[in-house]
Amino acid sequence: MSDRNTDTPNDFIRAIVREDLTSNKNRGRVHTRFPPEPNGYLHIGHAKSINLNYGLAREFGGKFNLRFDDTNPTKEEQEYVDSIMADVRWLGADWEDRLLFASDYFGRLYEWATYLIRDGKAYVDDLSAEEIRQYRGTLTEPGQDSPYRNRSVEENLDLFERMKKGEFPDGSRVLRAKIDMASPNINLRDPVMYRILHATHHRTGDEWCIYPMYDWAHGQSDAIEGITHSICTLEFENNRPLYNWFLENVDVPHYPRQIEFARLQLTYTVLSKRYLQRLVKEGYVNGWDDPRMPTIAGLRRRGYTSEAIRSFCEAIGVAKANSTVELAMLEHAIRDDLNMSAPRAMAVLDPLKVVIENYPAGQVEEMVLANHPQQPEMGTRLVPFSREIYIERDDFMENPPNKFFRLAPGREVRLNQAYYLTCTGMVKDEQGQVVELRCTYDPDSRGGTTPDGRKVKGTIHWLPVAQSVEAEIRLYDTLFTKPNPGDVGEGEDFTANINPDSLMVVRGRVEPAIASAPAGSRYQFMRQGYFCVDPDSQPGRPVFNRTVTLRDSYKPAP
RNA sequence: UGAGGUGUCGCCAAGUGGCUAAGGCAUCGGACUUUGAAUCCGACAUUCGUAGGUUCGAAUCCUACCACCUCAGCCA
Repeated sequence: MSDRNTDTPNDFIRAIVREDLTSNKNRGRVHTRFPPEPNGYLHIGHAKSINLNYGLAREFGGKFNLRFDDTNPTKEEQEYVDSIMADVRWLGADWEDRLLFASDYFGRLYEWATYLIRDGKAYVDDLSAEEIRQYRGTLTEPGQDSPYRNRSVEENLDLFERMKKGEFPDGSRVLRAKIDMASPNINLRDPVMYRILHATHHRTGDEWCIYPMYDWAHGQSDAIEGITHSICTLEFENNRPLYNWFLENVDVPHYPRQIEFARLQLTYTVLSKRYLQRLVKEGYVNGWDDPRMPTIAGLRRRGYTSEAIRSFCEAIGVAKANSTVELAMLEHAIRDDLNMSAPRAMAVLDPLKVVIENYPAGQVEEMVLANHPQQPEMGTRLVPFSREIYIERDDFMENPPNKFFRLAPGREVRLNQAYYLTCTGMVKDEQGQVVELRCTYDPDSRGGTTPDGRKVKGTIHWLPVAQSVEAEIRLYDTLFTKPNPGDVGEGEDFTANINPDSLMVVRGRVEPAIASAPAGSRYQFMRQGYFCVDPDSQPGRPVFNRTVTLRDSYKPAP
C-alpha cells in the first residue's frame, strides 16, 4: 500500500475543523452529514463528499449522519434511497443509528415557518411563477416587491394554513421569506420557502401538499441534527447568506457552519445526475450499474474496490479551485490496490492454437503456478499442460519488428511457469491468416528455466486446449471519446462524444481453476489487466469484466 | 456588465513574509524481472494569472488589471 494512505489528509476544511476544536467552538464536537437527494444513483463525485464527511467525523472523533434531502416528491423514489444506502455502506461510511430524512422535519419546519410569518418575516405570495421571475429583477437590476408582500400576519397565517390543507391548486401560491428584493445576491430577493405540490411523497405519502425548498429545509435540518460543519459544493456559496439568514431568524437549537468545496470532475466522464440519468433512460448504457458508468454501482460491478475509491479520494485532495482530475489517477488507485490483493490467473482473449509436435499426444501434466509472484502466501493452483495449447494471437508475429520479445518463426519464448517453446511453422487458411502454430518445446525447461541457464526475453501466457473453459470477456473503454465530453459542436450535446467502442465483448478462454468463481471475484489476468466476475455469469459459462488494463510500456518500433 | 468565488509543473495539490517552491498522477531515462506488470533508482516549476508597489527578504502583504467558475427554478 502506498504511504499516502497512512498520511493524515490535510486540506482547508480540516484546517477549519482544527481551529474550531482549539477554540472549543462546538464544545469540541464534530458532526458531519452526507445529504443526498434520492433522485438518482451515487457516483464517484459523491464518494469524494462521503469520504470527506465521514473521514472528518472519524479523524476527529465525531459523528456522521446519512440524511436524505427528500423535499421534492416529484423527483424522488424509494429505489434511490435503497441504492444510496447500499452504496454509502459499501464505501465504508457508517451512520450508525442516524439514518435521517429531511421529511422527518416537515412538522418542525412548518412551525418555524409560521413563526417567521408571525414575526413579519415571511408572506404568502399569489404571484405566478412567471410573475415572480419578472419581479425578481436581473443580475444587474434590483427586483420589485410583490404586491402581496405586505399582507397582514393574520391573512398570511390563514392562507398558509389553507395551503397546507390543500385548498389551493399547485403553483397558485407560495410562501416567501421577506428579506430584500434589492439585494445584490439574488438568493436574498424574497426566496420561496414553500410551494404547493399535490404529490405523493415516498415517505410521508399524502400527508403534505406543501413542500419546503432546499434553502429553507437544509440549514434547519443541519441545526436540528446538531451538524457542526455542513459541507457542500461550490455552487452553494451564493446561498450561504440565505442559509445563515434562516438560522438567525428562527430560534434554532444550534448554529451549523456551511463550507463549500469544489466538486469532482473527471476526464472522459460526465458526473451530473441529469446526464447520467439520460445515459440510462436513453439506453446508451445498460442501467445505473453498467460497468462503464461512473456510478458507485457501476464501478463496483466493473471491479473497483471501495478501498481504491477511498485512496483515490485522498489522492485528489479537497480544495476550492474548480479542477478536472485525469482518469489516470482513478486507474492508478485501482491498479495499486489490486496489484497487491488480486490473485493472478491466465486468460486468452483471442486464442491461437499451438501444437507442440515433440510433446507426447495424450499426455497431461499438472503445472503448479504461483497465485502471486511477490506473495507466496497466496498459494498455488494447478493448470494442465498438454500437446495442444492456446496462446494469445497478439503474442505471435510472422514478421516481427526487432524489439518484439514474443513468438515468431524460429524464436523461442517461455510459456509462463511451464516450458520454453520454439516456433517451427505455421498453418494458414485460404485467406493467408495464421490459424495454427507448430512448435517444439524443450523438455529440460520445465518450470521455466533450463540447466544451461539460457535466457529468453519473452514470457507469454497459455492455456490447454482441452481443459480451458470458454468465457465471455467484456472489455471496456471510456464511455466518451473526448477528455471533456462537453466539448461539442453547434447543436450537439455530450452524446455526440459517446464512444461507440466503449464495450467490446470477446469470447476467450480461462483456466479451469477460476471458471466457477463467484460473482465479484477479482483476478489479474497476467499481462492483460484486472478482471472481475460479473453477476451475469452462469455455471460453466463465466463472464468477466475488465476493470482496467495493466500499464503497458511496450511501444512498437517507429 | 450586480454579487460571490478561484487562479502554484501536462493533471491534482501543499505552501498563511525568511533554508535550494512538498507530495501524488502522468511523462521520459536506466536497473531488475518466469507478467514488456510490479519493484527500484534518476530526470521533471530560477518560478507561483499579469503588471506595479511595500520589505533586507513575497507564491505568501498592498494596488491595478486579466482569465475562468457560480447565481435571475415554485430543482437540489
